[in-house]
Amino acid sequence: MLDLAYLRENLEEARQRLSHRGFVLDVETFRRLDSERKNLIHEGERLKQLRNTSSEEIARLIKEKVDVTEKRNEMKAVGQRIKEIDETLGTLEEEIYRFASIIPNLPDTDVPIGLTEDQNVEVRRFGQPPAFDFEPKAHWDLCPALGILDLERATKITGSRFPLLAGAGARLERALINFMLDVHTKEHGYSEVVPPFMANSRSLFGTSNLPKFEEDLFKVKDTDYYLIPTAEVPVTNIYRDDILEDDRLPVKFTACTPCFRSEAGSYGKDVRGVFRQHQFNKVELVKFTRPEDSPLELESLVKDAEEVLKRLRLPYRVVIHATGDAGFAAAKSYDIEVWLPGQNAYREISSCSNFRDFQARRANIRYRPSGGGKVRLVHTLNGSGLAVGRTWIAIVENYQQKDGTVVIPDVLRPYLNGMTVIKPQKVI
RNA sequence: GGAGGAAUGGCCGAGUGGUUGAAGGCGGCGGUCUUGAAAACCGUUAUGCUCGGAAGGGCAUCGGGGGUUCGAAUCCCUCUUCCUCCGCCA
Repeated sequence: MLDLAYLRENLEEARQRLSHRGFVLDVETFRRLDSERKNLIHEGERLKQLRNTSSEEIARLIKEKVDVTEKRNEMKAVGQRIKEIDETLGTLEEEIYRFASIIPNLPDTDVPIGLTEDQNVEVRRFGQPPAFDFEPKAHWDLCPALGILDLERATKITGSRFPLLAGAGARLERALINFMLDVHTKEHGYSEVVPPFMANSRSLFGTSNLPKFEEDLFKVKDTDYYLIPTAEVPVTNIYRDDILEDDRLPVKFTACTPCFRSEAGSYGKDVRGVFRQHQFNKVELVKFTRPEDSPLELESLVKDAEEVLKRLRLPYRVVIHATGDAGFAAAKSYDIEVWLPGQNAYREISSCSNFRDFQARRANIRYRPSGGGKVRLVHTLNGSGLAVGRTWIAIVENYQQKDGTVVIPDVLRPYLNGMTVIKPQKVI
């Protein structure tokens, strides 16, 4: 959420910057709500001051044994009026909060301006797409023959877009998780957590998945619980309503969790294989930083995620989101796109964002600057490091052989008991 | 699931209707002392909103919400969380 004080004083600038991402800020409504609010506050505070001074006076008069009946009745009416004003004000502030909570974050000034993903800008590339002396297959053709993926049975168990990995496929998934977590915890300084896989609406509001994106979530019936769409939600909310000590910053967490997304509105997109699923595993990186540190922390976060792909020797590129393609809460974000031979394209495998104080304000996450300054909002950042299911696809497709087997990348072999190649197998 | 108890500032902890935004302690910050440090001593130290150019005012906040009252940290109702005991399950 944006700072309402900033909005009040820089309404035109905010309107302008938000227009770069295709958001039309209703300046008139905001001005009207804001001035109504001010009027009510002034009137209410005037009456409360009257009530406070009169109460003191009544206490004094009682001591002096003076009759206060009239004064009391007078104040009773004032009290009634205060109650009415407070109720109206409460309703109005809710309205303002609702209004503000669906305004997206301001894009950073160094983000390329553009409304569509065509205007995203590639910033760097690693590796070359592998040259095959045969026609490489997509994973949905390759994997059933290997017996490591069974989508028909997954659909039977649940429905479409759920994964069922088997044998070496299942072990590859687990190896990837352990490999990624080891890199981030042992080498990149992240602490590992295992958070709840369901979160309440307050938490989802904090990361701004609610109220605007409820249709993307699975909700547990008759509860206030949602299946998490990413570990970002529970991990960011670890510090909701907390005040962190300065010397603890930056705090860096990593967590592997299943992610559940309803993918409403994506029908007809990526329908084959396991690229877009209702459930997938993801290793997430989350940082809480001082405001002045967040731009550089975003750069290092992206590098931390890239390192996983480098070690797996998977070709990728890094793309910066244009203003209009960045997520609702992001001020700036990079995607990492891995090369998928089966699609002959670079596809998203990680998204890394700086939210600045946008989530921190919603979730009320603050820190106390050393040297005794005022409590300030932290900046939050996060990124995938990486989406495990998509990494799984990338390995299978990039490391496939002419005979349909898949070579295991060197760095993963210790995690697979020395396995070097995935051969056809039947475990289901 | 049943029965009790508790929730106060960054932390600990007083406080049962009228200068209590809140004693005291710890911690933090500034200072005195010291070659330096520690100790000791002195001072200072919440957040949000609002008025103001500023100085400085005002309002709200003692887990959340509601109620009683001229007036609530304090009384009542309710919700949440935590603790103890019993039961159940792993």
